[in-house]
Amino acid sequence: MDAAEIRQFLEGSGLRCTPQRFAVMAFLTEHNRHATAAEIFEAVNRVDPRSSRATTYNNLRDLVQAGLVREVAVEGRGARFEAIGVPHHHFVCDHCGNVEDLEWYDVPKPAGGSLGKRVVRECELIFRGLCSNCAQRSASG
Amino acid sequence: MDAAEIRQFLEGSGLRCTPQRFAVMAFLTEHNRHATAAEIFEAVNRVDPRSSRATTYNNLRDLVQAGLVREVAVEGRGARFEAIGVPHHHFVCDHCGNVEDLEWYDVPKPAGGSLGKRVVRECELIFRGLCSNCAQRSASG
DNA sequence: GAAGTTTTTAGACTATATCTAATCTGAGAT
DNA sequence: ATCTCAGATTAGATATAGTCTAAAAACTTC
Ligand SMILES: [Mn+2]
Ligand SMILES: [Mn+2]
Ligand SMILES: [Zn+2]
Ligand SMILES: [Zn+2]
Repeated sequence: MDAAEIRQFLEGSGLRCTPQRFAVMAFLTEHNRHATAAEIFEAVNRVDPRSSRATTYNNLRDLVQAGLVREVAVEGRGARFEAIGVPHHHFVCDHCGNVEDLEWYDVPKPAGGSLGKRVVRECELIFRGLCSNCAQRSASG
Repeated sequence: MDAAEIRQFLEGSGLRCTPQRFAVMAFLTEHNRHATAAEIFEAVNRVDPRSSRATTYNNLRDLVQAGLVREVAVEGRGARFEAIGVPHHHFVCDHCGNVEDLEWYDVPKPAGGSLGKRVVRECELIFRGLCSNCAQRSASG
């Protein structure tokens, strides 16, 4: 995604394309690695213009509300964010904590009736275990 | 699960059955509601013996390591815990944040090859949307 | 370019979790 | 029964994550 597209995305969602907001969105589209707010704050502050911590949090909140960014549900201390792109599932490594993308495939919904009156908007599938690196290391260790 | 069973579970996992640790485990087995550490701390301190905050966190960590308790992956501030019982999936309400259990059913694994060298230990399926209460309220509102 | 709105900012504040070092407890050894 | 000592608990300090405030800056509209 290039700069013009990011600008269009933001303005199409009713958000001004400020340099700070653009920087957050650009970082998330360039680096698909489920970054924490702290990592994003640090990354956007390595380039001008700088962004305060509050603004980084504010912009992440705005981008999530606008549906351009998703907060990934993982246990642990800091929330993690990713730009919404193609649908996919997640793999979380027990050992190193890395969150990796898995190719999307359809997941069966719960059997009729067991949902009751609930209204489903989306589903998220998370696998846990050892990532490639950690699996190899523990096999050879 | 009664007191004797909890004691057996703890000792079978190499954990002493201290009053504080027992109280955490008993609360989680009695109340299946994905409690935060703060809620657990408060609950075990409504009955004797009392437990410090550090001990509540220590015991939750020990119980998770021993495989008797699971930290549920949800976005938001505080980690949530549940006693490991029968397998199930989760439903998280967009509006009120409640985490509810859904009946278990098998989820297809990723297609061969797309996992690479990763080793899968478990999978978790999370649905999001409106819970029964919030769905009714928003329909009639 | 004046007026009004949104955004940014530094730093205070709140919430959540971990660490530290002293003390206590209890199960096995004697 | 008493000793012993690893394991457990404690209060409080510290660390980390996130939110709030009030003032200034940036932008939009007139
Ligand atoms: Mn992802
Ligand atoms: Mn559950
Ligand atoms: Zn790993
Ligand atoms: Zn609800």
